[in-house]
Amino acid sequence: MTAHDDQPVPRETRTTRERLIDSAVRLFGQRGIEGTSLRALTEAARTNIAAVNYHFGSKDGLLRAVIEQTMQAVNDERRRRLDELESEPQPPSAAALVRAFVEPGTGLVAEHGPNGPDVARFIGRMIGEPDPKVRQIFADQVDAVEGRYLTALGRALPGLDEEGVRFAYTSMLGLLSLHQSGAFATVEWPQRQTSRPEGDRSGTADRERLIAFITGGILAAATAETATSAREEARRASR
Amino acid sequence: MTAHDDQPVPRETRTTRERLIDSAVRLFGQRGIEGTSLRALTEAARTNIAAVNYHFGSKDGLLRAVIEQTMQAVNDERRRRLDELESEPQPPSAAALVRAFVEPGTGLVAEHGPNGPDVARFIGRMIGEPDPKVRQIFADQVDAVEGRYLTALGRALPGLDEEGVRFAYTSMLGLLSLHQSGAFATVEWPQRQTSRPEGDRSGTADRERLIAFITGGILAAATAETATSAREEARRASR
DNA sequence: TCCCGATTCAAACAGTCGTTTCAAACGGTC
DNA sequence: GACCGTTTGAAACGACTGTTTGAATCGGGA
Repeated sequence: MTAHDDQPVPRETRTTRERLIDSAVRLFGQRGIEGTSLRALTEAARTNIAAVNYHFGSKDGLLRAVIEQTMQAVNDERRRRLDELESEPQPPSAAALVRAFVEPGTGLVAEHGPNGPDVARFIGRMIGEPDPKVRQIFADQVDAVEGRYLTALGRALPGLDEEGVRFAYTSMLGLLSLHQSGAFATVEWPQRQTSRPEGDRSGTADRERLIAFITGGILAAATAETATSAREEARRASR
Repeated sequence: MTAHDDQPVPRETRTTRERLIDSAVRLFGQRGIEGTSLRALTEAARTNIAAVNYHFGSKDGLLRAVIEQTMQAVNDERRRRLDELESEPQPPSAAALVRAFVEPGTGLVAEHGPNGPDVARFIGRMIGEPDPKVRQIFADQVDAVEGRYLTALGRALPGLDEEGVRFAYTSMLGLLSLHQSGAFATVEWPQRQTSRPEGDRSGTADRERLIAFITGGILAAATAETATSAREEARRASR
């Protein structure tokens, strides 16, 4: 259209490699990994099938790159939050730990701009992935921070054995994943309107509701646990 | 071993159709639907590929039969529990509703005997399924009871708008699914020892912990919600 | 202009998928 | 024993999958 200047419309600012990762995040999140063919993916990225093998070696290589890129920011932020909490005199509460875990996840939507929801859904989707190979790639990225959260949670919830702590952490991770993947939207599931018309309604209210739910659940499970074990102990002592 | 009578060893008591459904439950739950080929499935059922098309028409037909068979018992039991709760004078509490929803799910393990864990994991897996076709089949089976639970939950949690109720229900369903699918078992995910050596430890303690978590989460989210809206209302009124 | 590495492209490869086909085997009934 | 509909079996079909190949294209230095 415009005839003389050099960049009237973005022209093609992102490289092929970046476009591939973008399309992979979106399509993997929408249709799953197995459900996304390289042909559909490369077509969406306006390039050729061979570009995947040239830039990433294989479909798995592309997946690994996507996971690493999307998870690094979350992991870094979670580590930073943990450092911050642990630098204070008293050990962090369960509520503070939940917040420090959830907010970096939900923050993805804000960070990644227009396709933030796609990124969030992609990560949410990874967690339920059946394929052990994918699980391994994903676990490699998460394990480091996971250990720190488990010990911190165990310290914040005394009277809860290791399995109980793991249950709490697992539920937190699962609920965050559920929230991010946008699952259960009853009917109009695969594609949803990305634009949220009303202010920060999604960014704040939904997140706070999620944090409140997780925190309340963890505390309730912890007190129920200790109550049960106390009752059993009393029963043992009474005979 | 025994030589004279008519049924010493099961001989081959289950029909081909039943063996196909059994294998489908197990393999779909372990590797996902897309990840399970008809060849692997029919081999596990000690029959031929064509048997699937003969008995069920297609792989989707088999899936539909599996979902219907496994979900019917859960749905019936949930309906019965709801009838029971709604027959009482006062409306049921959120805690009672959670219990009436979760226990039929976890009860699957006990009902289906040896491969109970497989059935539970299969149902848990269905919920996170990306493929819209599968989601539709699954939704057809669940929608009926879902509506009743939503209205009952809304009545038990006044001051929570429809979206809040849906969030509570969704979280409950997701946590139950998470619990049943056995996901997040850190490392040894795809196959786990099915035998639980110590008494009813799994059957009771795990279930109670899950119910406590969900109930606590729902109540916490509800109170936080009303607190937030009350605060906003106060802010609106103050200027 | 020539050349070179980097990148893109169309085409073909081997393998697996779900489905179909048709003949063989089975189990009662006349 | 002959017949029947029902069920099983081996083999092939077409349509996909991820991967590989080799030639075409591009953008800068010599």
